[in-house]
Amino acid sequence: MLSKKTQYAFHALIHLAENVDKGPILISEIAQEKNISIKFLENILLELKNAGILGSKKGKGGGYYLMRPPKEIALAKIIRLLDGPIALLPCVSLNYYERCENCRDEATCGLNEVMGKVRDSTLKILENKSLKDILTR
Amino acid sequence: MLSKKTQYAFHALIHLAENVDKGPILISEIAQEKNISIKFLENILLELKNAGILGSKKGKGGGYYLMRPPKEIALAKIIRLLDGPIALLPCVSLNYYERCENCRDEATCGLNEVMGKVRDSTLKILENKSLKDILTR
DNA sequence: ATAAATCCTATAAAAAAGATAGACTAATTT
DNA sequence: AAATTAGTCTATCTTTTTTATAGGATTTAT
Repeated sequence: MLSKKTQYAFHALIHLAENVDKGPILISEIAQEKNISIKFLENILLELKNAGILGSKKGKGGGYYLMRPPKEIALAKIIRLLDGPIALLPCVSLNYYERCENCRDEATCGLNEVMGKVRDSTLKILENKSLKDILTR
Repeated sequence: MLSKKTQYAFHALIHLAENVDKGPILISEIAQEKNISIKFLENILLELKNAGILGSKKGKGGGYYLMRPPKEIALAKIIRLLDGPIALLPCVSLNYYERCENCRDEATCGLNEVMGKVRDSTLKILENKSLKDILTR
């Protein structure tokens, strides 16, 4: 399961995407609208900003905004940033690979093979679906 | 990511499946073979037993064994038993559903829709692949 | 009886997740 | 220039989950 952090990030990004025309959006507005602890959300938005996904403006009229059009922000990127690996096992992770310590040889391990397929089918969706694809219909 | 518990369970089940002809297998043998803490593994095997996946025999000549042929044990079942939900969000989980508290309406939530697709593609593999499919090639 | 093995429950230690606090910086308004 | 607004940064705290261990109870074979 995705952590609350990642779930909140998605909902916040959705709100930002649905209000791109309104300039910078307040943290407090997102928190209220999406029912998220404001202080926790603060940290999340900051992390998204430091990763280049969001921009911000201080002072009156300030807030957060998307740095790119929603269509260009892949869901996989958000998950990896806040939650880490998408794969079910370290030994099949593309971005956070770790050797398996319980099997003799990954090349002949059937678990490795199947979990690799799960990873592929998941990534096929998450790499190709963007923020634009998860907006309210 | 799958928890260590679930990862260990898979490796233990693989060992049991690869030695079905040898009668009951000792916890200690599995632990040594797969490099798993024996006491931790004990708990895991017990849980698999209580779920009806494994059988056991006490005393000399005892140990654990599979209750069904490897082909009939779906990977999804093991994961759900030890790790809980397979879905990435509670609101798209078939077995552990919980209402989303951050969106207005799941029926129009785009995140819900996409994550439902991820769940489907993952389950298509994990429900149809069995213990037999993850044995060493 | 004895030894071998699982059964069971409790607890502890470590790590991760979730949440909060408060002082600081920057931009805007008056 | 002062006051206000809003994000920045870092630290800490609490709770939950994960991982692991301990030890006595029970069952079975010899």
